[in-house]
Amino acid sequence: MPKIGMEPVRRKALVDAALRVIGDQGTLSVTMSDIARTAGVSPALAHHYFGSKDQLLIATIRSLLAQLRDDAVAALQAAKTPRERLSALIRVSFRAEQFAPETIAAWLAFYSEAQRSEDVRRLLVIYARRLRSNLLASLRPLSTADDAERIAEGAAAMIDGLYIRQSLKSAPISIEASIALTEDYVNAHLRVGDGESYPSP
Amino acid sequence: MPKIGMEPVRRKALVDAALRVIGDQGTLSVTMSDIARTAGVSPALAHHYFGSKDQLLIATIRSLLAQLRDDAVAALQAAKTPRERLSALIRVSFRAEQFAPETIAAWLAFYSEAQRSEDVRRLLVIYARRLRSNLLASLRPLSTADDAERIAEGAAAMIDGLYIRQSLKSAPISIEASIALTEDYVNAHLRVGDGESYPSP
DNA sequence: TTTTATTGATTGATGAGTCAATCAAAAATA
DNA sequence: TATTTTTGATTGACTCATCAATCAATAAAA
Repeated sequence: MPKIGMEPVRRKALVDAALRVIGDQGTLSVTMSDIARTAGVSPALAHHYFGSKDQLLIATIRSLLAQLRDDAVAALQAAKTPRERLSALIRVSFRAEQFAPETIAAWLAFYSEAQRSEDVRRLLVIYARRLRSNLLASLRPLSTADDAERIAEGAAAMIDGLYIRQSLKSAPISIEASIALTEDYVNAHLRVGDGESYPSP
Repeated sequence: MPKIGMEPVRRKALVDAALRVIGDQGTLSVTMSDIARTAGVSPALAHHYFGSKDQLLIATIRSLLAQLRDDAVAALQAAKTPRERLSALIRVSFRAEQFAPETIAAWLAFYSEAQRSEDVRRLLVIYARRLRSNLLASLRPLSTADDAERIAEGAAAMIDGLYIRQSLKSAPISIEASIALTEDYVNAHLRVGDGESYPSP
């Protein structure tokens, strides 16, 4: 069995497994055994490569964040105008995989963990800041600086809120409806803030 | 010591203690010992009255929900017009105590638990439904049925989103700013939806 | 042979839940 | 009223299960 150069392979497998198990169980209180079993290795090996459960968890969040960032970068590059970039950001936030119940459950678990772990908190703050600054950059050419701040804040809140509401799975909103709600929000506020006048229909 | 009629007193003390400990530690993974100590009794007594940790947790969420409902009822009674009731609902959601870090941490923990426990999920769904239907009732006299649904959905999401964003404690938004953002949202949409025409300033 | 990969077995800590025993108020009885 | 019985309140001590972390041993490359 022991082939050389297994470390990166195993690390990735364990991180992916961790995300899956956390998503399935909806908590960070999963056992190293669960994760290792899902990754197809022994619990001891997980400790060997990550040192501790905490480290593995941190690596898992990092990986989720990195993926999100890459998605955003790709989406932003494809968009040309500020307004298009704005829509791209909204769409990325509601990507199908992000909307999967397991992904939402995992995010929720991370948010909860952030109340205890400074490391986790710091990582999530990075996500929040990035979303905010991305939105802001797209909004600034479209409105006053003040309005841009407000709209970015509101849009970010709405995105996170639609997200968390999915987690209860009662009257789940579709991806399209979520996008539409957020788009409506920015549209309405860009219109209102636009030179203090309301365009006629 | 043993006076008669201690049961309701102890139950309340334990539920209150549970909420405090959960809020402080930001997780439901608190020990019965922690809770019991905070309530000033032995862990065995907590089991005696609640049977299991789960039961105590359920009772705790129930208590939080009941308090929230009472607040909403009181606020709604004080408001006369639909528009006033709408603002009252928004204000209640951002009440100072609801905005306290420990309360937010507790809510987050409950949401996370809802991924695992059907009982907890059911309770949180009740909260979500209530907020939605309260918003809807206030919105219906103010717009078309379709718009009312949309705005209620959006406002609820924004409220929850502003809430969860507080939990990261980076760039915390003030209560007033949160209320203002939500009010702006409903204002903008009530305006736009109002007979398909945009009023001039 | 040295290094890397891998695991089974073990340990130590923690925490939920149980239980038998104690204590004191209240109710019943003398 | 005084004494006994009953019952609710309460806990210390214990059990049992779980889990993170460790380690010594094995196997296969290099």
